[in-house]
Amino acid sequence: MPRPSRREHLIETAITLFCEHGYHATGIDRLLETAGVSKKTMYQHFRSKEELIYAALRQYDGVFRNNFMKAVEGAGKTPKEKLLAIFDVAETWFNDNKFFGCMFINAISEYSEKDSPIRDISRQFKQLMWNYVFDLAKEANANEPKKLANELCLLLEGAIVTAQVSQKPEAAATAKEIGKKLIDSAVSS
Amino acid sequence: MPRPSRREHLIETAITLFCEHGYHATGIDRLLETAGVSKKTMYQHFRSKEELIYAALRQYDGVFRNNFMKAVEGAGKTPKEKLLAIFDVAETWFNDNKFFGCMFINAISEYSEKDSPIRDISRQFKQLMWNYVFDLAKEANANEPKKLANELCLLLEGAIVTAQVSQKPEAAATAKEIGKKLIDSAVSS
DNA sequence: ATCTAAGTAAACAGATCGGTTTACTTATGA
DNA sequence: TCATAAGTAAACCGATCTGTTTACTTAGAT
Repeated sequence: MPRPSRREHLIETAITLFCEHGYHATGIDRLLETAGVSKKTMYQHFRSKEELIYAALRQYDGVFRNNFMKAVEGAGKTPKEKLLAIFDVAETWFNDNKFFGCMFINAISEYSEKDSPIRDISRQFKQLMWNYVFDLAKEANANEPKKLANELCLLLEGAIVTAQVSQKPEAAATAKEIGKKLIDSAVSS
Repeated sequence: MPRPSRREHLIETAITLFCEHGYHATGIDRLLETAGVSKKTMYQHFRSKEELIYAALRQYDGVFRNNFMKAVEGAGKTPKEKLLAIFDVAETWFNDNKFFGCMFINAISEYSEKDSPIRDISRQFKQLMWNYVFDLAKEANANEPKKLANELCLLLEGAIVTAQVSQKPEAAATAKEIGKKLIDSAVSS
């Protein structure tokens, strides 16, 4: 693995700190000290803190979805199994000791302005996740793939927040059980 | 209605601003200007900003749950109907133009330290909401009231976050439909 | 070898942060 | 009526915020 560029390294550090401590609470100085990068270097890679936030969210968007999809594909053979595997993948995510909820939900809770680019990126992420679930639902020949995707995504959000707030990773299993019923009744296997 | 005390007024203002803009992003100066209260007065009612946050969360905890329960009681006669009404009440909440998600979820996303009092208050709120749903589930003679409460609370969280992030208040209806199936199969009516 | 691009450390700037203090004003109850 | 409690406005404090600048150091390619 080649040594990451300053840019990549800053983004990685930003993701870590924004996830754990939030966006406003993470100061540039602290971030730079953690990354071991000088201020000047950062500001010639990013125009502002906001731009670094955008970059971090976009990077995390790509990496997270990629990892998530790979894990789901590896955990189930049929589309139906993959739909269910979503919740198993979620559970291992929740059990990571660096789990602090969904970075995008957290972002929106700090930036509520309706036209904020941060909001847009976060909504986009959720939309792309929904698209993935929708595709799986179609592959599984679900009666109403849109409806099933809505339902499973809502269950996933519920599990994420429950795991985050109430420190109960087993929320994933609760969601999975409900999901199984919905999948079974939507997919005549 | 008597004129509210400075303390109450500050807490009300704090709730409004913390909900919309978050905790770190809401500065004391801005809050005081909005409330029309001097700094000295605030600091002889609250030792610090953190204490004001605690007070705001505790106040909101009481008011929100009270309003929520009243709305649910008014929207359904039987315990079973009340369980379903949870999602109708949620939907009207989501459609409020001052809806910015759940204040406690948002709080935890900014204060992730495991022993933070802010975290404790937020978890407590979720626990009390769970207790209420659990009581309704018992009244409805559900097979496994604990399980049903877990499920319905998870659905509610999912609806809240979906409404917040994706700006879809209709997430409440999605959750309600799933909830109805779970209630029906748990309650032999 | 040397020029250049990219890095560092650190001082600096102006704004804002949470919080304290001072001096003055208002209300209220004995 | 007058003491007291509670309020305001505003100056002030040190720390921290985002962002800029200066002066110096490296690393690489020609």
